[in-house]
Amino acid sequence: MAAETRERIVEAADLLIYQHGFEVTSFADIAATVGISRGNFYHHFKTKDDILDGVINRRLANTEQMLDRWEIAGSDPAERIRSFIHILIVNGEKIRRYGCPVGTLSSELAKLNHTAKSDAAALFTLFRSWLCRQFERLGFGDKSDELAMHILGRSQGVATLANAFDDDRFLHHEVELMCAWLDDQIAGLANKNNPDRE
Amino acid sequence: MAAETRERIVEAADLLIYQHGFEVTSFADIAATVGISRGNFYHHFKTKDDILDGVINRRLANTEQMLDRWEIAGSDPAERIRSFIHILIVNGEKIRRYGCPVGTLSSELAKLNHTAKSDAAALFTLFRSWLCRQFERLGFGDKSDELAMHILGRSQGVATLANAFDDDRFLHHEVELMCAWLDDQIAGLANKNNPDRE
DNA sequence: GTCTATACGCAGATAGAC
DNA sequence: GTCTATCTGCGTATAGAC
Repeated sequence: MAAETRERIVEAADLLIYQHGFEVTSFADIAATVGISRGNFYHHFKTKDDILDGVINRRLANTEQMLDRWEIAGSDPAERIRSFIHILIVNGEKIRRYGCPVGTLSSELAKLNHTAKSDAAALFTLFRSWLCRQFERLGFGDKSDELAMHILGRSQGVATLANAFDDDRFLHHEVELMCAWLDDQIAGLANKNNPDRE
Repeated sequence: MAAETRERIVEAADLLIYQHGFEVTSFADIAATVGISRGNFYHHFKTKDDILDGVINRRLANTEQMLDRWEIAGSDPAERIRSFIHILIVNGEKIRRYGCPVGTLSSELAKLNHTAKSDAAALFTLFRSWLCRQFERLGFGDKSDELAMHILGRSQGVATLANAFDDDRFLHHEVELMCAWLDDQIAGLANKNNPDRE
């Protein structure tokens, strides 16, 4: 039961922090969502920062699970990368409302000069390393990390603008562009390895 | 003198909001920076939201001035667009610390469900329209707005990741990619209008 | 483990002297 | 116009009963 309440707190905090930001989310907000008293909180977490820690760890675990699923579901690296690109559409509604959970948390913690900023960056690193691995398998070698960062950045920009303008068409169009970019990269690589045509 | 103090308040608030966020920045912080008492505040602004209004208007005016300068300094539209791309480098240090002032404010206000969110989006629109105009002059016609949004999004993504990873090399590399993308777009357009070579 | 009661500080905001 | 003093509410955090 103890662990269960703890889980419910972290889950509620995760959602509230995503929707409204870390600083703005208060114990009272979380308590009201979970349905417990504020006092009860401190039996599970010493400080607010502890809750943030719990939330980030939860996100890390969930992200790893998602990447594992993509790893299994995708028949080849290119398809797996397309899985990544398409979360922009899958989570489109939330993104248009609240932005990307990773990017917005990272930005807020940077401004707060919060010690957990590096933990939030670890969330990005999870995606980055996974993407890098996919590009390596496609044969991009040393360029793989650059390509991973490129597509990670593209998706961040799309999320920010889709949120600012609440623009679904833009989001879809940019997803198409990112997929086209991926195809171009792969075609360019094939040309390089087998240059019978200029 | 009255107007002068008001200006100093808005200027200080602008910087503090950029560095630490809107919600976190308190009257006490701003007052301490400007060197006035908290009480004096309310002679110039009725509420905290009024200060935010002042800050956004200040940013709008400053941005317009910057775009005008680029308009004059750039000899052709492509060079002007490159001026836009290069703010990522010019403001690189600040961006790595605090992110993009426009994107991070917009994201925060979205999460706060703040009425001024649309005003912050107007800052994006300023860049968007200006970029769109440059692409139109280059002859991109109906595609101009899409291209403007694309490059605006790219720069947002670069800012977010450069901030998250505090990575200057990534920032520079992506600026090069954006410039190369621009050249490709222009070359593609020329090819389309004059297809003597496939 | 969960609750109520409470401490303490700082937030935004107001009143009124100078 | 600028100040000090003060109000009120909410934030995190603690103490201790059940």
